[in-house]
Amino acid sequence: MTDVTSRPMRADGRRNRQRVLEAAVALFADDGLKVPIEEVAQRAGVGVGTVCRHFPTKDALIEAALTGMCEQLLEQARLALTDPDPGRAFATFVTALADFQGHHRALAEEMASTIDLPTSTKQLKEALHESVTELVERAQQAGAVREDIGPADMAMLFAGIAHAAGLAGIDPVLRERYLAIVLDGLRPLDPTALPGRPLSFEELDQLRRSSESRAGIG
Amino acid sequence: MTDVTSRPMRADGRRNRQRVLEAAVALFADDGLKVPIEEVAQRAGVGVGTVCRHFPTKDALIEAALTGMCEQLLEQARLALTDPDPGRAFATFVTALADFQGHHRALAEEMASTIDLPTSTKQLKEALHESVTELVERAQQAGAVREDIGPADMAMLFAGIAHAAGLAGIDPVLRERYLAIVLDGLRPLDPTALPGRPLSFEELDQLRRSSESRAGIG
DNA sequence: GTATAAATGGAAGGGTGGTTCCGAATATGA
DNA sequence: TCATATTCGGAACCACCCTTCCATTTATAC
Repeated sequence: MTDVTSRPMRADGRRNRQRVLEAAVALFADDGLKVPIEEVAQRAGVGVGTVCRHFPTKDALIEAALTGMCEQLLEQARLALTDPDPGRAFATFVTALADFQGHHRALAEEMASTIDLPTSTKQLKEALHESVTELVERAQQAGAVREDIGPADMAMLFAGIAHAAGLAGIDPVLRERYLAIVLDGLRPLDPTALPGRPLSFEELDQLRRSSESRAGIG
Repeated sequence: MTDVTSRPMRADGRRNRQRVLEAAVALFADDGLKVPIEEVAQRAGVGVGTVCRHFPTKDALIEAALTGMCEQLLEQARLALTDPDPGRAFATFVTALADFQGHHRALAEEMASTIDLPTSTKQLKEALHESVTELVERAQQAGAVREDIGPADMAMLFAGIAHAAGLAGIDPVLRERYLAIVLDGLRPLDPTALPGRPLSFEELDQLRRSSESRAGIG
């Protein structure tokens, strides 16, 4: 419950808060979440004290920065949902996600890790989760995505994509190929084209021995 | 060139070095590379001084721990190469890799990041790289893996797999499904089953507008 | 058993980076 | 313009952790 009686923030305070947030977003995007507060302050043209006044802890700053990104992401998910072709909607969103993450290392890191920021981002994430689930389920019903995956898989896949996007950095070619592989892998199963079943190393060893003895040694 | 004239390490020294290394491997596997040296020392039942005597820097300790893992991995790659079925060999190794990484967070972290440890692991990595390349190329020649990927893609894919394996942690079900998706995505392209082309958001917006106006508003 | 060199443990040193604090500067409302 | 509360800056503080150092202990050779 915010104190409604308190007067609005002073103009310079508001302005500086915004500058700090923008600096944080930019630096987090480029260098990840481990940039020192000092650097954020410097980029924003303020002192560390000012940063810590507006965001009392570093986590608070990170959360604020990520919230903005999640909002954009949610928007994109909802936009994608307006596509009448569910398969295409799904592919569009996943592509956008990868692209987005390629340019926002911080987001990639956060999605890719298991840290969950507490409190305020929570409902945002829930909304995002909901939209994504809908994208997936629609695509599955339309026969565009394999049936055997669920939300948990999507989370992991997205984390993987996030991570790969972060690794591929600016190189869109690699990122697109990774995406293509994952998207292809997500297509409905084609029972006529089964890949070789992986062997256990015991089986393989056995196989190797027999082929060696067949070849002879002398 | 090691100084051959120097007498062999004292027995207790050798023993402690080994204990430290084992402690490090175990802790890195469970908690990642950021565990404090202090903890490693404690687990090994020695003082920090002893750890730092055997591994003068933390990087040295990390490197020593990872080297062992890479050796195992290389062994698995070479073993897989003995499989006469190239597609299956590939799948076997990738599966083993994911499995391995699921139990070795440190390895996952290292492969998943861009840190490259200097010096001694280098040739090991080269050997590993060579074997993997061979696995991939053979599988491609056998028509079991799509043609449009190269070593750089494999590195990224493996990093993604590593990462996902780390996330999925102990849960083998999720890990296996992720793996299945990636492996399916790596199969040769089936031109008859193209997924919907992702749309740009401009295109999508246009589409949405037209469908809205078609539906009417009042 | 003794001498000697190696190994040990943990306290001290040093660097990094987040958080707190307060005198100085500044916006706001009268 | 003036009074006042808010905000600013950055030095000081603190916590964490890697590394170094040395007095003490212990293995090994004779």
